[in-house]
Amino acid sequence: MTSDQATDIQRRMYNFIVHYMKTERMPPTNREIGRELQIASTGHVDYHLNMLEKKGLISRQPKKSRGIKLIKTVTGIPVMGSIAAGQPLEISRDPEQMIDVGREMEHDNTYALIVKGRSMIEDHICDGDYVVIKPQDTCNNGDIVVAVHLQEGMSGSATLKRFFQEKDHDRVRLQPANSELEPILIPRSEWDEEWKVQGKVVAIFRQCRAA
Amino acid sequence: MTSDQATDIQRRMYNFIVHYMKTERMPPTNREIGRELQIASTGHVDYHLNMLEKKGLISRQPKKSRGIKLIKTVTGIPVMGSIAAGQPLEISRDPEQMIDVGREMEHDNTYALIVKGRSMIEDHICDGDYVVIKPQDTCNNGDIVVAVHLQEGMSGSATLKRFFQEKDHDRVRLQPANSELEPILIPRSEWDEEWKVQGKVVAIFRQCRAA
DNA sequence: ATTAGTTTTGAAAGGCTGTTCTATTTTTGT
DNA sequence: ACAAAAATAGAACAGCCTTTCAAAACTAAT
Repeated sequence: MTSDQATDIQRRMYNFIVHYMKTERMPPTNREIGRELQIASTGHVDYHLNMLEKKGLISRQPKKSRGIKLIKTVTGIPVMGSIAAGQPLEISRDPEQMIDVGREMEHDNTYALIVKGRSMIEDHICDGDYVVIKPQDTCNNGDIVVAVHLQEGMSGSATLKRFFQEKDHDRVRLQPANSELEPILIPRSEWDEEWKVQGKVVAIFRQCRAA
Repeated sequence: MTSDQATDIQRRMYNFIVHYMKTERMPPTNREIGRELQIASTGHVDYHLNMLEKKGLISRQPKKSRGIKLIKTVTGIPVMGSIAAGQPLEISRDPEQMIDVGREMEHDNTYALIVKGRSMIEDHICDGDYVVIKPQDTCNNGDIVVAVHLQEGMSGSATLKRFFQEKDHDRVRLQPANSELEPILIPRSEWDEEWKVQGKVVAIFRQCRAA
């Protein structure tokens, strides 16, 4: 039995526990779980909690009120893959890795990407750094953004660049922070059709590996 | 009534709640609090919890088991001040700011400092970055460390540098990551007497200000 | 259709928990 | 020394909570 084989109700139960713990900062009681999932019997909740424990998703502390602990870390934001200038963005649906970046940033669908290469090195974003992305359609001039190139038949490739709207040239410039690399210039007409802003970098996190 | 005027037992009670929540990931029950602080009566615990609520340190959810919430954020690590190459390190005893950097780093007495200036710019550590410091006496060659210069009558000034032990010259070199700045060279004999390593940088965190 | 396994209900037992009340002791300020 | 305020103990209550049990409903496979 693995965690994959969780019933629909068990998955909903687990999700509720995660959500409850995030908002309430304590685990829910069996009754609260039952109320949420419209389960009539507390024994029934107990039954599925035992299933979740057997499947390795939670651990239980017998006799203790709210005696539920999550096995996996669910704080922080998901690391959705890696990104490099020009190369496609790999996104995993169910990211196994999570990273804590402070509660203020845990809004909405904020996520993290691992930077590959030195394309943003002059902005002091290094290979291996985590960039925290806040999803949004629009951005200001000079923001570091994840820009997606929409291509027929493909899910689109993404790149990390600084965004500049050049009114005098009637185009958008996606500028890498590396003088060896060229900016991408997109005529205003093609923007919005072939490109869009996926999100904006709000923080950078670097772990120093042990020497 | 402010949080400053907390009795000794109330302070211990609050500290226990904080500690319990960190380790157990849920608030303690009144009885668990009483057991820890050797309070015989649950009514007595209730009394002091009300005091703590009145003093603005916690909030209580009536009738709910473990119905305690902390008002201040206590996750993450404390920001103990700021540091710049050559300039003294300001350390506040009771840091008001906290920063989340992931639970793996919340060990021991790990803390954060705010970097001032561009002395480590070539290592891509910028003005305003947070550096996460893990306290330790020793370090390896090439580690970025907080080095403290012990001075008579002063609490000592600290600086952020790369550490190199130069065996052939029989000295220690504290190297800034800025070619405009000179390294500090300390004869082996003076090291350990006038200098010590306070801790080592294990992570860097940068918040991108909104444009 | 039958059977085995799983899911759901209802009820009840017994321990835990927050709360309240009264009385007693200790501390504090005058 | 005295009075007021704060701290502590003990007991008791009602509601909450987990756990258990027996029985019923449902599902899937044969």
